[in-house]
Amino acid sequence: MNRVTSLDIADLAGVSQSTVSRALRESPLVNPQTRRKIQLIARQQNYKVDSSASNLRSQHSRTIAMLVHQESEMDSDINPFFVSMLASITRAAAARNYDVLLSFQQLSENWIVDYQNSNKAEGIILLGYGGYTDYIRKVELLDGDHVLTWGPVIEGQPGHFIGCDNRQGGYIATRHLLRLGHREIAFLGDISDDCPEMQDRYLGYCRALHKAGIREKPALQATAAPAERSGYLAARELLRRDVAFSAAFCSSDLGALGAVNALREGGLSVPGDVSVVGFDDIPAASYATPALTTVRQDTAGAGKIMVDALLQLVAGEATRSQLIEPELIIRASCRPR
Amino acid sequence: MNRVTSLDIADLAGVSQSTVSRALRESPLVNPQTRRKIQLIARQQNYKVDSSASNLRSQHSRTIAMLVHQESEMDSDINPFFVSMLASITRAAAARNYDVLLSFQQLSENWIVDYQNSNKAEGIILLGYGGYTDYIRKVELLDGDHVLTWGPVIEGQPGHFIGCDNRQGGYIATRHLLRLGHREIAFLGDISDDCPEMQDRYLGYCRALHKAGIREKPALQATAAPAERSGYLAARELLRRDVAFSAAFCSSDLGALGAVNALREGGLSVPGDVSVVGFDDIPAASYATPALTTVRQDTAGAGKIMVDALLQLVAGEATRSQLIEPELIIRASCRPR
DNA sequence: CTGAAAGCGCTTACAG
DNA sequence: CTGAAAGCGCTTACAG
Repeated sequence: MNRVTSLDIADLAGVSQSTVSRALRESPLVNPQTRRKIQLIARQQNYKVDSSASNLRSQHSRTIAMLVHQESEMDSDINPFFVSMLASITRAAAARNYDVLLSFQQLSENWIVDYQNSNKAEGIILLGYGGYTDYIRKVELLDGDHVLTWGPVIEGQPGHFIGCDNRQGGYIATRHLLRLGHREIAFLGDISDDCPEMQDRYLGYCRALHKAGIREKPALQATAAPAERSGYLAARELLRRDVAFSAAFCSSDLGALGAVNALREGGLSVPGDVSVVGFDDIPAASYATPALTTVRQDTAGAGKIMVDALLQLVAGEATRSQLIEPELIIRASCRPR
Repeated sequence: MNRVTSLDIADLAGVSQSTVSRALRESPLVNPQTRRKIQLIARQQNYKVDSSASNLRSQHSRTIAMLVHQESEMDSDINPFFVSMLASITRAAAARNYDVLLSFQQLSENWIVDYQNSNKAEGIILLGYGGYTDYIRKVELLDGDHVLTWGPVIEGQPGHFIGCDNRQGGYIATRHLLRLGHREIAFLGDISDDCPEMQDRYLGYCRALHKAGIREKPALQATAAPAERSGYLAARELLRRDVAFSAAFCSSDLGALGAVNALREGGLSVPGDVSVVGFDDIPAASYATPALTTVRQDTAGAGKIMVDALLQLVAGEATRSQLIEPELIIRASCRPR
C-alpha cells in the first residue's frame, strides 16, 4: 500500500492535481461543489497534505519552536509556572493552526541557526533565559530574527520581550500585607541585575512601603531563586539574622513554599506568626497548607499574546512590548497583624 | 539578502551541490579534507540544511509527536508526572537527533491522520489516554501505525504500551505500611476497568495485605482520580464512613496531597494519626508538609525507553512491552503504628 | 473556475 | 571520491 498523494485524490475526483490542492486549501477559486467533493474523498482516503512538500514549496512551516531554558541537562524540574505557559502557548498556536516544536536548551546552544535557518520553525519563543546580562548580550546579535522571550519588559532593551507587570505585582502583594497591618515585611528574591523581573517586584515592594511611610531595610531582604530549596534557605537565613518581621513577600510561589517550611521548622506558624505572599499562582499554591495568597500571572492570556506577537514578528510587522496585568489571589497564608 | 542554500555553499567551496549534501550528512564517501572545508564554510554562513526539502526528498521527518491527553480544552493543569515524562521524552528524542512536536489533544480528535499521514511526525507518543475502554477501542483501529502509549501493560492488549509495574508499586507501598505495623490500610484510587493502572496498584495492595493475612475491605477503598481535589473528596468520604484506618495508600501523589488536607481538616494529623503513601514522586511530593513517602516512577529512564521503542516501531522492528520498575521513596508521611 | 507546468532545496542512485 | 540528473509532493503564477 503506497502513500496517498494529491494525484491519487485528483484521479478519484476526476480533476487535476492543482484543483485538489486548491480545494484542500479552501481556495475561493474552486467551485464549491467540486471543493466539497474533493474534501470528502480526501477524508475518506485519510489523505493529508504532505507538510514537507507544502512547506518547501510555500516556504513557511506553520511551526513555532518553544525553547525552555535549562541551566543543566540534569535538572528536570521545570518551574510549574513555565509548564502553564507552555500549555497555553501550545494551545494558542494550535488555535492559529501552528504546530509547536518543544525543546529544552541551554543558553550556549545556537537555537537560532538550528530552528530558523533550517526552516523548521518560523519563530522562536523562549521561556526562561537564565541570567539576564548574558542573555541580553546574545539577543543583541539576533537583530531581525523572530525570537520572543518571556521576561522583563524594559525600556530600550534589544530584542522582543513580553512579561508580567512585575512592579505592579510587587506593589499589590505588599499593599495587601500593609493593609493587614504588617509593617516589617521581608522580601525574598534575587534583586541583582541578572534578575530584572524579581528586581521589579522588589521595586514594587519598595514603592508600597514608601507610600505607607516605611523605608525598606536591607536586613529584611534575602536572595532566593524561584525554587523551593532556595526559598527555604533564604527564610532560614532571615531567621538567623534575628530581625523582626511579621510578613514575607516571596517573589515566587516555589520559593514561598520553601520559605513556609523553613518558618515552620523555626517554630513559627504561617499565617499565625508570619503572613506569606507568593508570586505566580502555580497549581501547588492552591493546594499547599496553608493555601498560598499569591500574585497570579495570567498564563492563558499570556500564551495568546505571545503567539500573536511572535506571528507579527514573523510577518515583519512591528510588535510593541506588552505587559500582562498581575492579579492578587487571596487565600489562607495571610492574617491581620 | 537571500536564503543561503547548499548551492551557495557549493560555490563557496568550489565543489558540486551533491558533495555539499554528502559532506554535511557525514557521508564516508567524501574526502575528509573536503568535508571539513565544507562544514567550516557552512558554519561561517550559518547555513543549515532546509528540513522541508530534506524531509521531502528522504521521506522521513526525524520528528515525533507527543500528545498529551486532556479531557477538556479548559483544564490547563497538567499532572506534574506527565510534565516530567514530557521533559524526559523530549531530551531522549533530542539525544537521538529527533525533534518533538507537542500537542494537547482530546481522544476524539484524529491525531493519527493529522500527524502521521501529513508526514509531520514518524510516530506518536501518547501521554494520558482518558478512559481505557474507549481508548483501547480506538487503538484497535490503529494497526500498523506508530503509536506508543504510556499506560497499563496488559497481556494480549492491542497497540503498544509502556508503563510502570503498577502491581509491584502497589505492593511495595502497602508492604511498607504493613511493616510499620499498620493493619487497617485505606486505598484511594479508581479501581474500575477504565483505569487499569490504578486497578493494578490496587491488586498489588491486595497481594501485600493477603501475604500479611489481611483481607481487603471494600469500606476502605474510595474512588479518586489523580487530582488534588479528587483525593481530598475521597478522603472526606472515607472519614464520613466512620471506618477505622491508620494508614492510606493513595494511587497518585496529587490525590495524596488532597487526602492529607482532608485528613487534617478532619482533625487528624499526618503522620501522627494516619500514615500516607502516594504514587509518582512528583516534585510537589518532596516539598509538601509532611514530605510525602511515595512510589517513584523513573521518568528519566522511561523517556529513553519510550523513544527507543517508538523508533523501533517506526523502523518496523518488533517492540516488546516493557515495565518500568517502581521504587519506594521514604520521606516523612508515615510512622509506625 | 480549471489545468499544465515550473520549481521549492534537497538526497541519492548512477556513471565516471 | 565527485558530479550531473532525477524526483520527492506540493503551491501558484500563467493561460485559458
